[in-house]
Amino acid sequence: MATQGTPPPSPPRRIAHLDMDAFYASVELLRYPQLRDLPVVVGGRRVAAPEATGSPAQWPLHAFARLRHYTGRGVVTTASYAARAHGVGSAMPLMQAARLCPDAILLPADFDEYRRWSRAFKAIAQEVAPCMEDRGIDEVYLDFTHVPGGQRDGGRAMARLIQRAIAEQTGLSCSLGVAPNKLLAKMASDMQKPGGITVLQPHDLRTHVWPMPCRKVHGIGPKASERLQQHGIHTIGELAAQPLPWLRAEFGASHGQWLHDAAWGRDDRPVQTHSEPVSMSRETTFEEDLHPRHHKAALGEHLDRLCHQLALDLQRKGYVGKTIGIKLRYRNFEVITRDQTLAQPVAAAGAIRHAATQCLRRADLSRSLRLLGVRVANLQRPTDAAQPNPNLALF
DNA sequence: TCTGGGGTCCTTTTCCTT
DNA sequence: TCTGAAGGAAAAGGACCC
Repeated sequence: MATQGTPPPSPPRRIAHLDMDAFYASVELLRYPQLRDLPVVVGGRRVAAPEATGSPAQWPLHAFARLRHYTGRGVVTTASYAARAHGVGSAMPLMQAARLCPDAILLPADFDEYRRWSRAFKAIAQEVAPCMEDRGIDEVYLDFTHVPGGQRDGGRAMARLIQRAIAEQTGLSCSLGVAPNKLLAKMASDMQKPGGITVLQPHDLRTHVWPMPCRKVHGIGPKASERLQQHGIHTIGELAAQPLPWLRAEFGASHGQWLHDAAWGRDDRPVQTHSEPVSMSRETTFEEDLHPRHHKAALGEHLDRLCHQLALDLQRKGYVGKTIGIKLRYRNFEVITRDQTLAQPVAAAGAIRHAATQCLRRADLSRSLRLLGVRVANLQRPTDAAQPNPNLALF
């Protein structure tokens, strides 16, 4: 029956952001229960293997490598909360972390294992709230809006349900934020870590969001934060107080508008349940810097290996790509990229290497390199692609 | 003091064509 | 043949995220 009145009001959006707590380190603590409550740092490349045999869970503490013995390059991937108490944090150089907490246990990252646990916690969350957006290995957005019970207590009841299910079925801890949109949900999930649930309502903006530093906004990084501070803008509230025309003039129309919207908690992006990859890449930092002229063979081997890995990645995931690129990081950390778009998409290691070599010819090869990377972009499904070029298929 | 690897997205610059 | 404008695509760089 047609009604003459207004349609029934749609329920308020309840968007949740779920963030696993110290994900990699927590997975390692489940594998090695004897490390519980000890400072554990995940990272580094060639960590000495534990000098023990038998079931890893039975290894004595002394069998694990200590951070103080680490000598290579690299940064901390994740630190357990016990390690964070010593000031160790993600992205910190391992040598610096070693000074802060020399006795920390150092474990190599095992991404295959983390991906297994990642799939597990996502499946549990999705069973409760099917509308899920994958945001990387340790976080997701969920849309509770139309899930039965999703509106109860502002979304808190459903968040608690998911948090408890993940804890019971995996032993892992997570934090959730529920808000009217993704921007606020993301901020909310970070407010009470670890193990917290934070529900933000529109009227909480002034009291809970505006006092926070601008850097807490997802999308305001160190550079934007620094620029804002130069204008005396330190908190999200101070950002919200800036006139829109000034922001647009100062930061560009698009970015200025976005800063203004973000400060006012406005964000209407939907929870995206599907996405296609844009590019795939492989890169490696050398143990010691390599000079293109003096270490030609070694660089060639690195390039070969990267191209082969990339070809395997593409084939495993079922993609071909038209644009091939390289990335070089020089000793002074300067980064350059060169890329080339081919007539036909490719996925074979030989074809990637051929194009990458062409790109290398256009780069400055008179200086020592710290890192070499290879990238394939412009990805397509092979069925979408034009008929493969038989000449390229030979590689 | 030393700074990883895998991504996305945006802006600016360069190059090509008309 | 030269020149410049305009527009689009590709290339390059940079900020940001996990």
